[in-house]
Amino acid sequence: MTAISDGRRGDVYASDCPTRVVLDHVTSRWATLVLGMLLDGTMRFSELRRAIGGVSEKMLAQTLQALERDGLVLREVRPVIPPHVDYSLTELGVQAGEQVRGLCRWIEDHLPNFLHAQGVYDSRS
Amino acid sequence: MTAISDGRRGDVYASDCPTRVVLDHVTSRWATLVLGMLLDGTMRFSELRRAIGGVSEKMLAQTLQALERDGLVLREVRPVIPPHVDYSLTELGVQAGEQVRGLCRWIEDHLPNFLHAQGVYDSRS
DNA sequence: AGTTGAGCTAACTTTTGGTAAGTACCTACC
DNA sequence: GGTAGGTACTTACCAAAAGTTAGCTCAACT
Repeated sequence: MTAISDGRRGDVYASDCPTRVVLDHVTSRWATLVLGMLLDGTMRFSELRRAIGGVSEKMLAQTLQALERDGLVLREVRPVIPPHVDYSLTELGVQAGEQVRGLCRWIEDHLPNFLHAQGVYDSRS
Repeated sequence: MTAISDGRRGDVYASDCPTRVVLDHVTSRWATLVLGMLLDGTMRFSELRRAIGGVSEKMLAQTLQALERDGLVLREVRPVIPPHVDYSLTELGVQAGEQVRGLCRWIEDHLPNFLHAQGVYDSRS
């Protein structure tokens, strides 16, 4: 089949398939961390900002917008002053979050392996 | 604990933890596709290039080098003419590949959901 | 009155990614 | 025998994306 989005299944190996866009969003640097973090419950914008080391406000806002558009994150504004915005995962987002958190945990668990491999590689070149 | 790489576990939520580098490599646009593809067996450079729609030679080479350095991909050169280079997954690479392929498959299976969510979002803005 | 905090957005800079070409060697074709 | 094509890259260049900085509004706190 071709990579047409006719309501059937996608193919990430086809360059023109819309799954590529979603894959890029979900696997983007900050999205993996956001999805993993929101798995533990609803959070506010600045809570997320503090929890995820190194994100700028711009990138966090951008990431959250992309995830919201893809239907993974729910954004709820409380029209109070000062502004209060809650972010949580949708049903779809929970599924995505579990996958990426699994990956993150696996990487964390195998850090020594990576460090060792990098050392060996670098000493050869 | 801090994000020091003293041989223990990492923390992807700390900006200075070396797991961040590995996470970035594994979740980079082309690495997810390379890892998923090599799960089916050893492949040559240009086989990969043809199998993964849209990769440039530069990016494929760069991606493979990063994955090799992290100990996920094994590169074997056969000193013949014309050049012949085989790429395969290490034991570590197989584990990573299974995780990212799971993610890819999940995205492919839920494409209609994403397309629908995007449509709803765009019609509101 | 000045600072802080919330949640952004716009302007600007740096980094990354993509395109195109070059390299070295051999094979097959016309 | 000159040309085209295949293999596995590397290098130079440019556009697109990511990242940094500053600014914004409104209110509370000092």
